[in-house]
Amino acid sequence: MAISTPSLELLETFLALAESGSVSKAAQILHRSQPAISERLQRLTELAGEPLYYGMGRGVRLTAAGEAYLAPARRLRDLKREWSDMVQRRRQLQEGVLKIAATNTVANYFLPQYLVRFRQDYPEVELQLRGGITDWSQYSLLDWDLFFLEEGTPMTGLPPHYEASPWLEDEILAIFPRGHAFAEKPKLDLADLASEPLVWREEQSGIRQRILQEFRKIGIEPSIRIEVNGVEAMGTAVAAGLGIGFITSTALCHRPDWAIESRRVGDPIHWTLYLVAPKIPYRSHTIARFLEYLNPAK
Amino acid sequence: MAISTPSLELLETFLALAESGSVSKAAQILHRSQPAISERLQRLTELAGEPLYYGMGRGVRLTAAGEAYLAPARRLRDLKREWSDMVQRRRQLQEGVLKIAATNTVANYFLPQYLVRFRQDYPEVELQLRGGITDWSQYSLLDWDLFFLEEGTPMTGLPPHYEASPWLEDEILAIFPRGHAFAEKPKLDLADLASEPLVWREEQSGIRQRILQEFRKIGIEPSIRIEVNGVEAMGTAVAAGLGIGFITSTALCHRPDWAIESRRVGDPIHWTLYLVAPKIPYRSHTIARFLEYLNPAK
DNA sequence: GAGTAGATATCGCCATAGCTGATAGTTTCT
DNA sequence: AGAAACTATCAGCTATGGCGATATCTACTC
Repeated sequence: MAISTPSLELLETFLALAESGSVSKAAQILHRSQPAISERLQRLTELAGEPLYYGMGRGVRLTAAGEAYLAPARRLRDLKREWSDMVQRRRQLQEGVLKIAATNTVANYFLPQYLVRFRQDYPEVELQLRGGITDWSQYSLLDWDLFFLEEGTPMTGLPPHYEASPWLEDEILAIFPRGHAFAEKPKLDLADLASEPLVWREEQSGIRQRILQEFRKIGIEPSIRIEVNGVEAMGTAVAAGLGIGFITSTALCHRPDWAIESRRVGDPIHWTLYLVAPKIPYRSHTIARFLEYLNPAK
Repeated sequence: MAISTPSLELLETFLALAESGSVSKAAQILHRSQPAISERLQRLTELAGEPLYYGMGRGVRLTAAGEAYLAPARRLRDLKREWSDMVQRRRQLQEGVLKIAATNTVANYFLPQYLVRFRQDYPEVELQLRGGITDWSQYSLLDWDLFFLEEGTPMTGLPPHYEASPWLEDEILAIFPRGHAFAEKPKLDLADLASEPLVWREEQSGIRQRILQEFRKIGIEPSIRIEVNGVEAMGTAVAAGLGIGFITSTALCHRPDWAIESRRVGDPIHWTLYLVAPKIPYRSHTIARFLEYLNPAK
């Protein structure tokens, strides 16, 4: 004989009966009519196979069987409340996880200000920031809530429910050591730079790809002689006089200490950072809220 | 914003999805059509307020939110199973309580054989036998599953969902010391006894009331000079020669060691023991089964 | 004891939640 | 690019469960 379990509603009804001591009062508590509750309790009795209470003219009283079922019923109710609490906490962002993946450049120079403000408002949300990603193909993109693509990086293979949108537009500046002859000029041309020794970022760098693309526009294929890893290395290399480098203006603002100067290049060279996030219907509360912080305008 | 909790069915659906990895498979597991499950999951998502999974062409995958809800959902399922198990155990009498109240006479001489057999078959049921009840009015009858009334005891004030039915019919015998002149007679008349010294049981005794009733039938109101408490005292008092006593034949059979003899009295005098139990729709599994043991014929 | 107030069970009706089958719209694999 | 696998949506229907009215019962009171 199969035993079908009563619904939570049935158990709530039973508890209301047990705690109020009468079917009518239980009906009031649950905002139902008395016959409705009466019927529910009959259903419950049916499921238990034995009577759980008996009427006494004034109210009802639980049988031994009823008393026995009281404890598990209460535990089920408690667990149900636990669920509600969890929904509540997640809605109010008192609980949750936010997993972000980014390159070192983005993680170090673009994101921190947003993360700090978000964390102040929602300290309970667990922030997982993974920087230093160079090759997206090595990661399962589905493991991340948010990630960033630099212009010049291929955008193929995105999971279908994610979408990429331009997030920040920045300018790429040329940097050179203090005292370099370029300091005389208000702005530089790409053609000027082609004859100079150039310091390049690593191959996966969006900046590098973007600059190469500009060179190709004017028919130049520069040779890569000096290659450094990351923004830091770029700064020190250029300051040391290894050559001319390229850097986003945002990153540069963070390091006024470097002994370098910067100038605009070309038209100038704009560079866009793309934000990849789940499409709207797929966003958790956490993601949705954090995106508001990232795009206060929208 | 009110948070309504999903039903257990919804949670089972969610778990089936999580554990099978696809809506269709979950539908198979739950023996429902695929659209039904799809709709259930949408309802669940609605309740959570954020997506719990996303489709990927082949099956679905849980979001971080989905993973977070997995644990409480599992706990709820476990508790649900616990309930089912409890129903099962109670049905099979692997769990339960049976509370019986009786007079000493019934508890000591009539019930033990039934209790022993029941206990052998259902050792898990907790038997609570309360003997020595003399005055029912002092107890809340509702606290007992079963109790016994001796003929001659008033049956008023029974809770309405209980019913009394004749359980055992026994004969009341007169007892006297070995060597008494009554030993000559094959049977005795009440009138013979009226002139003898009589040993009486305590006032609440059903036997005493029954005998008095018989005396009154023939117009005799015997005086109560010797009163003893309980069957044991009756046996020893009569053996010692204090007078003629009355005892049920069943009780007598248990004490062949007493130095007494017995004879039928009157027509003879029958005495009925009534069993009081909840009416059929109010019987727990335990009560119902034990009654089968008490009335193997019926 | 009879009457009455208070409480529960039953009945008929009705709304609607939820299931089914068909179909359209995706994504993945070959 | 085509086929297979899967999910979402839609229209229609069934039947569960709620409501109001009423019957029935118990307990209290005069």
